Amino acid sequence: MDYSNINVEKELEIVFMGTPEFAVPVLQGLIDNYKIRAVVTQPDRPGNHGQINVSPIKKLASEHAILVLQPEHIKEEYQEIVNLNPDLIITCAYGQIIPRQLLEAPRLGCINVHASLLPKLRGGAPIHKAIIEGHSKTGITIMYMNTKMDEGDIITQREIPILDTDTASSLHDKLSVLGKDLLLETLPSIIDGTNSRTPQDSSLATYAFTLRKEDEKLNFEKTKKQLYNQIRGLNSWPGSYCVFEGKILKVWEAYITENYPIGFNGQITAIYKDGIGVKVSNGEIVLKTVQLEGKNKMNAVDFYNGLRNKDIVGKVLQ
RNA sequence: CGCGGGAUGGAGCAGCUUGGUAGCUCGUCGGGCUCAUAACCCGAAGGUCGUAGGUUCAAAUCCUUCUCCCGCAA
Repeated sequence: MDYSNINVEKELEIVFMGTPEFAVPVLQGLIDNYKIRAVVTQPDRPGNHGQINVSPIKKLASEHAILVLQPEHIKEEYQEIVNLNPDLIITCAYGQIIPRQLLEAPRLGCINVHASLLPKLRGGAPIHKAIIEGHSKTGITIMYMNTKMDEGDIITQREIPILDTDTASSLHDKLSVLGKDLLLETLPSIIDGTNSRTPQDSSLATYAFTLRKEDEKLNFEKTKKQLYNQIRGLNSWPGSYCVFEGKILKVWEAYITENYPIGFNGQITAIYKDGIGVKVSNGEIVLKTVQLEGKNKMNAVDFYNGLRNKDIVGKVLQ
C-alpha cells in the first residue's frame, strides 16, 4: 500500500518503543513514512551459550542511524525521552510498563499497537492465547495508553480470522503486517485530531498473561482439539512438550484423527506412516514433528526409527 | 567462564569404557509377488565416522585444538 499521499507532517517527531520481531514491520512502516526521533528498546540480554541477544528493533534502528535508548527500568529512566520533546510516542510490544510521567509528555499522547481485539486478551501473550483458547478470530487494536495494562481508549480495530491451520508463528506474521497497515492508516487522524476514541468495556475483558512453563506442558487428559490448539498455539515459540522415558520431548506439530482407541490417556496407540499416535481423553492425536532434549527437531517417524527399543506402543507419555 | 546433550552413507540412531575388515531402523534405485498398495520377498548403490594435530604396527574408538547444532536455566 502506498501511504506517500497522506504523509503530510514530515516535521512531526515520533519516538518508537518496541522490542521483538513483531514490532519490526511496524517500525519499518513508520521509518518509511515519518521522522523517527528515537527508538526505545529493551537492553541487550545474555543469550544462549554466552552470546548476547540484541533486540530486532535495535538492529533495525541501527541500520537507519536512529538514536537507540535502552533503559534498564523505564519507570525511573524516562527523563531522557521526555527531554527529546516528542510529539507522539508509539509503542508496540515494548516489554515494560510506561510511567505516567512519560505518558503525559507527548503533545499527541502515547498510542499502542496491540495484537488482539481489546478488551479481549489484554496482556503479553495475545497471539498465543488466541489460538490456544480456540478463538475463531483476532486482530489489531490501536489504542491510547494509560497506566494500566492494555486498558486505554480504543482508536481503531481490525479483525482477521484464525484458520485451523494457523500457528502462533503464522498468525504473528499476519498480525504484525496488519498492525503496521492499521497504524499507518490511523496515524493521519491522530495527528490532525479527528480520530475516534472509545473507552473499553472492562466487563468484557479477558486476559492473556505472559506464558508460563506450565502453559507449555501437554496434558493428555484434555481433548484432542484442546491439545491441537495448544501445540499449534505454541509453535514456533516456545513449543509444547511432554515427557518420554524421563526426557523432555517437545511437540512441534500434530494432527487429529477420527480414531477412538482404548487405553490410558497419553498412551502411544500406534506408529503411523507420518507420526506417532497418542490416546487423549476423547480420541487420538498424531505427533508429527518432535524434538528430544539436546536434539534437533525431527519427524516423529525419524525419531521412532532411531530408537534402539522400538517396542513403544502402549508406553505412556507424561 | 551458568548446567548439560550432540556432530557416523539422504533421515534418525548404535558402535567409543576393554583401539584391529563400519552396524540398525528407514529412505532411494532395480527386480519379484499382487486386482492393487504406503504391505510382503530378493538384490544394489551410497560413509576418507564435524575440523586440525598427536599417540600407535593400527584410531569412529585414546589425548589435544577448533567449528557448528541443541535442551535446560537466566
